[in-house]
Amino acid sequence: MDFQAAVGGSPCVTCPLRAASFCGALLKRSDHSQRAAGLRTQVHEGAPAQKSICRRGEAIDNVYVLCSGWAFRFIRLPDGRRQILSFLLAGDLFSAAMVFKDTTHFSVDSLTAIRFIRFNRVEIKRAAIENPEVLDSLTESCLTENRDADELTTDLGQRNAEERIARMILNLTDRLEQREVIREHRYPFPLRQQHIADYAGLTAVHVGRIMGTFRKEGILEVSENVLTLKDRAKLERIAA
Amino acid sequence: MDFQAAVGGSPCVTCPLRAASFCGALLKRSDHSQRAAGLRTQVHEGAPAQKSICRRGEAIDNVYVLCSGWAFRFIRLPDGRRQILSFLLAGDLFSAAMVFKDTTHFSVDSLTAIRFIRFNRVEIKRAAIENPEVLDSLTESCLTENRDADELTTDLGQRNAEERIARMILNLTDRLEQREVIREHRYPFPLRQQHIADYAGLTAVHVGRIMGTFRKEGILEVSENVLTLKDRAKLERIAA
DNA sequence: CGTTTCATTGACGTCGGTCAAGCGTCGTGG
DNA sequence: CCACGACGCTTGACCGACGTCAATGAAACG
Repeated sequence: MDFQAAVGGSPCVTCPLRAASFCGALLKRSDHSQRAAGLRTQVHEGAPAQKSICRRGEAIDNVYVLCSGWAFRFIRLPDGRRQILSFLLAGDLFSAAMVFKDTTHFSVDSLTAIRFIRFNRVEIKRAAIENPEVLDSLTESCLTENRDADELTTDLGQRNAEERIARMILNLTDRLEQREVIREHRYPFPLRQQHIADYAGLTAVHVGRIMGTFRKEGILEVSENVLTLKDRAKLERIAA
Repeated sequence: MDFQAAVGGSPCVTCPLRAASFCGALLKRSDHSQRAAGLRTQVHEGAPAQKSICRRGEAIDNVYVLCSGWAFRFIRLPDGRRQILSFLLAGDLFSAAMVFKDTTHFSVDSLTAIRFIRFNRVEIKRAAIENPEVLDSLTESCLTENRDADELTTDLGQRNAEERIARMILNLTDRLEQREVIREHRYPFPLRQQHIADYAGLTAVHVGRIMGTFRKEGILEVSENVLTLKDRAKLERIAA
């Protein structure tokens, strides 16, 4: 296991931060302007797949931004049930809440092997106060999180299994398109059916059934951790 | 209909803003310090029950704070389904999103007759930048909204009908307790079963059944728009 | 090569939805 | 004063979407 050696403490060379997110304002800057903004203590790190990155209620004084790989935010209930709140892709700030509070109401696990940056919370906070551009992108993040959460709430409260899964896949597809990782309607898809189930409020078995019908109807296919979207129009019609 | 005359343009005399919310920092100030913060154009208004206060996607340059009565935030789907995202009580900022964007992703309807204040968005925004106390309470609101949305998501995704309704009622009870409007475990409860249903992702009929079992088990009772909480411990056990 | 993980499928069970009837409480108007 | 309809709550019969349990097989892995 020389994973730690491979992705351990070495700096992140190519952060694929093309997304117009929090990082747009913060990380596309040169090292010089980052330092000018008072962001001296970035720490670049890596983690293997299926690892807990941070846990609900634990005090941390870092703000996390994902550089590569997939992760997800979730809440676990005492009896083991798990609600996945969002999937995190390269360039995503884990949550704007991390900038303003030292504990979070959610946990984050890696899905694939990931690389991420930790900023010092206090420094980011100061940078936000001193630099309107940073504050803007931060409030933007926060508002987007709010809107996304309200939309997921609506999906879970009002839509059936087909609609929820269709919308989840379209959501991921759109976000990956912005990151330019889609080739020929195919993209890496590391989710197990259990992840989809925990996001959509279903069981893995039922997710399997729905994915089966999608496959039979020539809408999409998942194999070898790659999703092929064959008929986006039909999927959009289902998502309504 | 002299409603307009009764609650029309006259200023709000007793804003019951004891909640530690956005208003804590903003509205408990004296008129003088509000003016000092640049908040010249507050408009106090009223609306009868069941009225649309603002609509998804419409441009508005005001920030709304509820002074009295009940309202709710919701998203309506094209086919008429409605997801209620939150209930608004006296002292609540409709949403922090209103401060930073001129359109919202949700609509707001009054539930009872209400009174509310409109602030000028640009002025609030400026006040937030100039006054750290205001900015703090604003980010606090935003984070609370985020956490509440994630918790509702978890309720809808992972919990059954009984649990959802129990948690909704406990949530409302706690918030009304902070506002000191509860007397002898009784408080005004203007919700129809359809509202509860649209919040909890259920049908009104099924909500009626659950409320029936709660009544038969001596947990709570609703009549004449008043809720009587008879056995909070039992309700908490159901909410798990 | 055993072991584990995951997707698939079938049989069956249940939670919550649908449809519909009955009933009490309003508010309105004759 | 009563008649009327609108509205909301309750209840029952029935149905369907989704969950549960279990078996099978393919792929991943040490």
